[in-house]
Amino acid sequence: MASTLTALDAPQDAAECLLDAAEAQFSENGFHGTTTRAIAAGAGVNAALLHYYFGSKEQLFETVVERRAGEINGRRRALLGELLAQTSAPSLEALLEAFLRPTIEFGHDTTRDGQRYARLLVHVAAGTDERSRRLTAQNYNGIAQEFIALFTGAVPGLAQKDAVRGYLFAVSIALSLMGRTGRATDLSAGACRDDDVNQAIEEAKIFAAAGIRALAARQRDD
Amino acid sequence: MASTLTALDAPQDAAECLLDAAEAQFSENGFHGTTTRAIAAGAGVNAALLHYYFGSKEQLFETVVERRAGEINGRRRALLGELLAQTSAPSLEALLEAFLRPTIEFGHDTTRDGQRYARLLVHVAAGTDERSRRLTAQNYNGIAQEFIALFTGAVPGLAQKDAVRGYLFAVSIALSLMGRTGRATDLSAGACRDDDVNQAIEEAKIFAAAGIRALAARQRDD
DNA sequence: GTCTATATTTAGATAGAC
DNA sequence: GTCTATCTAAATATAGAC
Repeated sequence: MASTLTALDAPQDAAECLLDAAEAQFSENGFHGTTTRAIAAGAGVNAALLHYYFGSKEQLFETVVERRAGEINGRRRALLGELLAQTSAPSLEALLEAFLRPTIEFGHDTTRDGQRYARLLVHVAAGTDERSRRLTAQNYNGIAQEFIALFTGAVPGLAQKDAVRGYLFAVSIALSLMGRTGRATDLSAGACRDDDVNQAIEEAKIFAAAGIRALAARQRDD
Repeated sequence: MASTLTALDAPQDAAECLLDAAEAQFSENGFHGTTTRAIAAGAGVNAALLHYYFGSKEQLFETVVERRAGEINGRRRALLGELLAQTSAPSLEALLEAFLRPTIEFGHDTTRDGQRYARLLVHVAAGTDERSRRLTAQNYNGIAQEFIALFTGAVPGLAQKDAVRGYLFAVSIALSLMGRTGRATDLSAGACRDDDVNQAIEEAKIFAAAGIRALAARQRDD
């Protein structure tokens, strides 16, 4: 259960084991569906250590979310930096690539258990409860504003409100791919694979870029 | 708390009160975050009656989901019937209208508490746990196949797998609007309102139609 | 059909030894 | 830092009177 996402392959201490086990449990059953005892058992440590290190189940949950959000947004900003080093006026497709790839790729990362956090992120980003909304705002509103501003620069005539709408639609598309529930495969009798990450990213980019451009085109007509 | 969505304004019996209260509670906190006592209290009935009428919390949850799914899909099929009575070859936009309006409108229906079920549907349709996937398949795979087939008929060159992908992307967009978390308003400093249902439906239609057509266009290039 | 009372289990959290 | 033991509260569910 070593997590090579945050650390080297050094032996994990109890706190790190708890974080990884918590991520696995929370991603399957959500906050309320997960028990602190199950987390401790999954981590192979004593149940009392959870409170020793994190104080409460609530704080553990928030720590799990923040750990991976920092990583995903770090990758996004790294890709964005490379892009802006090449051109000062990146295309919408290139921006969507930098935005979508880290999350969708994360969800398809089997060797490093990225799938676990991907599903947790679906819980948080799609959730409508107070905690989900707060954590989404805290961890993702900053990166959202950065990309929304770049969208408006990349698409002539794209109004601020349409950039926001398009951004949120793009997020929801990414979330639907990250969950990997197998529904696409079911509905297409196997033709639409859930496990081809490059195919998924490509289709999300094509769909979202066309959608955002269409919102801008309508705006110009008003 | 009368529900005029399923019945007339007749006085509700205990079972119906429980269904309505359960819908409200489940939509806020999900399955595990909701207690049977809170449901009974919200319904104003004795806690033992929940088990008398529904057997278990699990069966109550499934009944709540099925009740509204039948209603939403009924509206979709009614709109679809009107559409197909007018033309044998409806446009993609007209199909998306028939598909999206019932759900998104439901989420914006304040007077009839549709918002409650809208959020519950977000839980179920966006959830990755076993129960969510099973209930989604049971209640929505039928209507999904109907619309996917119509999409392929409406867009020349749209492959089956791209129709499935486009359908699921459209669903995820609708879900993001149904939740009404206020994030669009936050990110746009008020410019992008969360409460204008016709605006939301229009933007979802424009975005999804352009996205699906773009998938078809790429398919032809392969 | 509706109630009270309660059985049974399990939850999150803590005290205190080591 | 880690353990055992346990507190306190709350959960789902049921038995049985009315």
